[in-house]
Amino acid sequence: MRLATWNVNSIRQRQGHVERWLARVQPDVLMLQEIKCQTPDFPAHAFEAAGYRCVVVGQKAYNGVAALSRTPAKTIHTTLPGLPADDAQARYIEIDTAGVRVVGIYLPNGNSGGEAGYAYKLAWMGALRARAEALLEDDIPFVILGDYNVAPTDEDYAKGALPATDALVRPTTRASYQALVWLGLTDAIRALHPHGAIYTFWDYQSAAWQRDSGLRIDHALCSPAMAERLTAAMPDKRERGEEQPSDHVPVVFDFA
DNA sequence: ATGACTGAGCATCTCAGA
Repeated sequence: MRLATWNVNSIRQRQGHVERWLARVQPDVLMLQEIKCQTPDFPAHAFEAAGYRCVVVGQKAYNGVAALSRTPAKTIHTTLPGLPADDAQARYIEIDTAGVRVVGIYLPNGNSGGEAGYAYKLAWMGALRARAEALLEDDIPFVILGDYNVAPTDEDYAKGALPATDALVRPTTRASYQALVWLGLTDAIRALHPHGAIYTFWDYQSAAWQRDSGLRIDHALCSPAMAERLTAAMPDKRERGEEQPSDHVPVVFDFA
């Protein structure tokens, strides 16, 4: 089983990239983030023609997530349980396919909107942890993958790529991420590649790609049963060198 | 010393991204 995640930074700008990538890499499930369109504007027909079912959680201009699946999928949630009922940000999708719960997330960045914006990030992380706890209690095999907007350790971003005060690396952010991992989840990349610079994002500015000034912020956290099945995990850096790329690359995870 | 990115949207600037 091959799962993947990709923050595409507008699906309308990246539809062709995604179509070509699906044909080349053939994932069973691809979780998309930052589709930046309303649900009816998502080019579902193009992906369906390639053999993928689409579950889309869109909103105007910002955010937006989608799940593309080759196997039949049941939609479990389109909002993160535990958030206020009036929360309107499209950042969460949970499907069940081939006996696995696959959760796609676009975790808030936390750098905009002042302290309230950062508080929203922390509240979101708290709700995600509660959701993971519930899935563990029900003994459901799952993988939570997506754009976490967290660089977990200093090894996970290039020197100078971010200030130490950035919401992606603040100690409180990292503590919350660790609290999630310490429920008993496995960071797929670090399980198979414990050390070294492995990035999933390079800023458009300051020639970050050319200088390899990147961040590792797109992750897959696996439940114990899925961690046992994990055989491969790697970002697909090739996509960052394409014409008009997203600032994130796809990250691919294989399970026996 | 200078200039230095991308996308969406009631748009020629602002907000957000990270």
